[in-house]
Amino acid sequence: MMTGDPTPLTRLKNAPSWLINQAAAHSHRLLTEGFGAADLRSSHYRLLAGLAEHGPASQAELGRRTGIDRSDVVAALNELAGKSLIERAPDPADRRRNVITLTPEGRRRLTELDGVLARIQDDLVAPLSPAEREEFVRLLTRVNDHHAQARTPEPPRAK
Amino acid sequence: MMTGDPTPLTRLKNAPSWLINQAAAHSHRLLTEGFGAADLRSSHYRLLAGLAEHGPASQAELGRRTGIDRSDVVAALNELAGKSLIERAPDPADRRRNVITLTPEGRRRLTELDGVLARIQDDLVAPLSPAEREEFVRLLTRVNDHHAQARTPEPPRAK
DNA sequence: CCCATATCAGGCCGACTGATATCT
DNA sequence: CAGATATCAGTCCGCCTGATATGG
Repeated sequence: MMTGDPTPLTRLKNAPSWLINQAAAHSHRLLTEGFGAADLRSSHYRLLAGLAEHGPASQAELGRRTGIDRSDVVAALNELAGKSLIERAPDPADRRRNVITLTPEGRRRLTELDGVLARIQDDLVAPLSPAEREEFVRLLTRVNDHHAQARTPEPPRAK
Repeated sequence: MMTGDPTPLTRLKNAPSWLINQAAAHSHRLLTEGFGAADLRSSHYRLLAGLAEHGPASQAELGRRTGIDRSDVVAALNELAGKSLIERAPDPADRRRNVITLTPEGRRRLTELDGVLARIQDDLVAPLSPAEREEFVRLLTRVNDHHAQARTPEPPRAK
């Protein structure tokens, strides 16, 4: 049970790790509420967006595009298929694969969700001026790139 | 199973919610590794810090200080007690309570962990200049305060 | 009686791992 | 045979709820 809002711990109140985590919690709440109102979750949005942006794909490929774990992709796609937002069809060229395609309804739905997401972003950084929002994004990007790179020593050289 | 590092999704790559979440993931990894090397987790650190900064307390109070759920406080304190970093004693003045106290060993350990945390922060914002780090903290704080406040309409007026 | 406290049991979510079975 | 792929089963963590027992 939550207690309201925590922690005037002086050791933490200016620690980036703590602040980022708090921000992530707020962000997560906004995403859950926002997409929840559309009876979906943000991972569904990412999958739909991945399909829209790079075309039909296998489930594995889709997981890579969206950073969603292969195990979780299965379940999320089941849900999306249940809502007729995507279609799964065996790949005639490679029968191991399911090729996932966005349905027209899925594409329509994605457009709605783009709006939902935009509103969430606005809400999230509401207290920042436009210039500050840019700076915020810039700083976050730099931090993330640093660690992403640190975690990917040698990309396996071509495909 | 992770796939490396994801998502050149153009819809997301500049979305604060996404960037914050990525940053939180990196942060979480650093915290887990850092405190893991000391055979603890960051919640243990928060509990120890809460005790050091505001003195002995009941478990409920400690949960409030640190933003850790009351259910999880119990388990974490069990672990800390197992390592003799804290002591639980029934409060003679109020027998519902356990008063939690930092042991000398706990206090010593906390000092070590302060160092661990400092190194983690440094690592986390490594790519930012000192001025940028300040700005980063400032922006995060502003965002967090905004949402924390939005979530706490009326503090219950005195105690 | 009402409230706070401590605890237990457990749900839910997101991130993840390992083991298969199937196909190229 | 060595892959990649799709799926299932299941772990772990953090965050949370509800119920209960006890005491103020």
